[in-house]
Amino acid sequence: MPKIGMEPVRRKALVDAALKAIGDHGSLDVTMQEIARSAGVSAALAFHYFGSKDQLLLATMRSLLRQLKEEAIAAIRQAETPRGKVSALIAVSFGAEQFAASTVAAWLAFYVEAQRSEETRRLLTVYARRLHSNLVAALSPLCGRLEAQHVAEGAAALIDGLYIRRALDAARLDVGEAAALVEDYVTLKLNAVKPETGR
Amino acid sequence: MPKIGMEPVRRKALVDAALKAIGDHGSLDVTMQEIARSAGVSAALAFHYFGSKDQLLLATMRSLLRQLKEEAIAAIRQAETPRGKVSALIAVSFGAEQFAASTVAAWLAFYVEAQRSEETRRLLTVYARRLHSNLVAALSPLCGRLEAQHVAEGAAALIDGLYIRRALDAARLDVGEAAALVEDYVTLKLNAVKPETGR
DNA sequence: TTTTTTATTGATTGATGGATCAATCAAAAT
DNA sequence: ATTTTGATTGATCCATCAATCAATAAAAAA
Repeated sequence: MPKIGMEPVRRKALVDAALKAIGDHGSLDVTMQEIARSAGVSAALAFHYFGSKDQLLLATMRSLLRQLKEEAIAAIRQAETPRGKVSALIAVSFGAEQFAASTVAAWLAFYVEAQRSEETRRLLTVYARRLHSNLVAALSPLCGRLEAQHVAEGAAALIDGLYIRRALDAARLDVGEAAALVEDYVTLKLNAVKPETGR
Repeated sequence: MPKIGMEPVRRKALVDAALKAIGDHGSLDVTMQEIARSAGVSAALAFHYFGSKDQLLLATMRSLLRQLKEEAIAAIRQAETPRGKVSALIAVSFGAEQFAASTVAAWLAFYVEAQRSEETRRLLTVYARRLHSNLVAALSPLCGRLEAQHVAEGAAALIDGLYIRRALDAARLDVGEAAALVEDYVTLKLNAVKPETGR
């Protein structure tokens, strides 16, 4: 059985399995046993490749962030107008995968972990900053840099808040509804400054 | 030592100690040992009065919710105008105690627990519904019931989102700034419907 | 062919922590 | 004075789980 070049394959399988387990449980209270089993290998192999549970969890988080980053880049590229870029960023946050109940639950669990783990906190901060600067970049041409900072702040908070509500009761919060709420906020703020630039 | 009528005293001490421990750790990963020690009793006594760790944690949550409820009631009573009531509700959410880093961390931890514990989820849902209905009640005279529902939805999400940002980096998010952001949202929404009713 | 390297796991360890229990002590009731 | 009840804890049990390790097997290199 032992074929060569298994490392990247196993790493990916383990990271994916970890994400699934975390999503299912809705917390980081998952055993290496469960993760490894789900990836089709022994727990010992997970330790062999990642060294510790913490490292596997961090790798899982990085994977989630990388995916989000790539989606954001693609979304921005496709949009033509600044206003379109803003909508694209919002759409990514509420995309099918990102807004899936299990993904949202995983995010929440990582936020709690951030209270304890320096590196987790750092990664989450990076994500927050990226979303913010992406929003500001798209908003600035519409209302000036200063106002863009404020609108971005509000939009980001709104997105995070809707994630929480999603985590609490996935059934009651519609995806489209959530996205519309943020869109409405942005439109409203833009109209307040430059009435002709809005929707 | 064994004086009679200790039960309520111990219960309160344990609940307070649990809240403190959870806030300090930023998660529910606290031992009964630590909680009991902080309350000045043995771990065995904590089990004697609460039966299990889960029950102690639920009692802790109920305590937090009761406090929030009372603050909200008092705030609404003191305010004269509907608009004032809305502001009062927002102010409560960002009150010194509620918005303290450790309290926010505890809330976050409970949200994660809600993925696993039915009763925790129920309690959080009750809280969410109460905030919502309080907001709607205050907003309805200003913009009609239907619009009030929407504004309340947005305001609640905004509050939750600002809590998360607070949890991630308590230093960078000012309390006044957070409250102002929500106020601004409400004012903006009200102006959009009935321009003469706003700030 | 022999040696080395990579892949892999079962078995084991060590620590942690929730939960139980028997025993103690003092106040209150009889 | 004796019994009962509430308060309290140290010691202990038991399950879980992260982490380690020695052993095995096959591919690749020498």
